[in-house]
Amino acid sequence: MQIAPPDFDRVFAAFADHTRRDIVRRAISAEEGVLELASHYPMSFAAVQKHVAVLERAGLITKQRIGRRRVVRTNLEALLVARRLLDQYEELWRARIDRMDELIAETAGAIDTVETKAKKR
Amino acid sequence: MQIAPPDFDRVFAAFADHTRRDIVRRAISAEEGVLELASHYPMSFAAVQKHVAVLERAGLITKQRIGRRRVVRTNLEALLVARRLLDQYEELWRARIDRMDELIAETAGAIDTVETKAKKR
DNA sequence: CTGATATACAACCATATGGTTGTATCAGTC
DNA sequence: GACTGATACAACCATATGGTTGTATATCAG
Repeated sequence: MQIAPPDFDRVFAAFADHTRRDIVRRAISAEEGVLELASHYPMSFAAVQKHVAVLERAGLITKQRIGRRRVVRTNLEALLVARRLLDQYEELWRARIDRMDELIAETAGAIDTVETKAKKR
Repeated sequence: MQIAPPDFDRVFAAFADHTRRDIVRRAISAEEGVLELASHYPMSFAAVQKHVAVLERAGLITKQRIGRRRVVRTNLEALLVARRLLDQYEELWRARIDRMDELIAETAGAIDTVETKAKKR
């Protein structure tokens, strides 16, 4: 059994906004509540709060109650999940290059075996 | 001089859709035109074409004219640009952990030096 | 030139997104 | 209990997004 497939749509969508990326960055090291976070951006508190909510839904941050504040911290796991997907693409890329290299090696060994091309469309 | 800052908004937004991620994946290895790509998805050709356009604007894919087709291939560089950003977050994370470790080490060495806490809010 | 193939693009529609203001809740302080 | 600080949430608006259909352009085959 799986623990729910990572919701890439939400994660990447969350990253697709400058303000939200900055919140993620700050929330890695800082110990700020939503109001403190909001003070860094040229928009209303409510707007920032909505961004935080988006990040939370994407699993990229969590909030921890401390006194009357809710301290925002980023969730490394979610970051890694996104990174891993990009890594996979990169692997696919390398694999393709490798295959091409092989092909070239073969072809160099026996140039006439080529029955490639000619597949009319 | 820089070659234009990578547009993270566009790149991550482009990734925030299942169909587009799949197109990126296919376009790594396949040599498909837009119509061929479209055949894999349960939507109109025009819809797929729009997805391809989004990916193209984000720099994630390029199109190369071959005969009457436009073969879609993904652009490794753009993938790496996105991955690098996530890497940076990870580094920030590690740096923070390191700082915390240092702090703990110091504290363990001279427990009384602690004048931490107490910063009332 | 004609016709079929592959692509592009505009117009349109429904829903999502990013911002606003205003009101409600909830935890501490007096 | 009453007041203030920190957060949440609803309603609203403008614009963006993801889909549709329809029309236009460009390339290759006859």
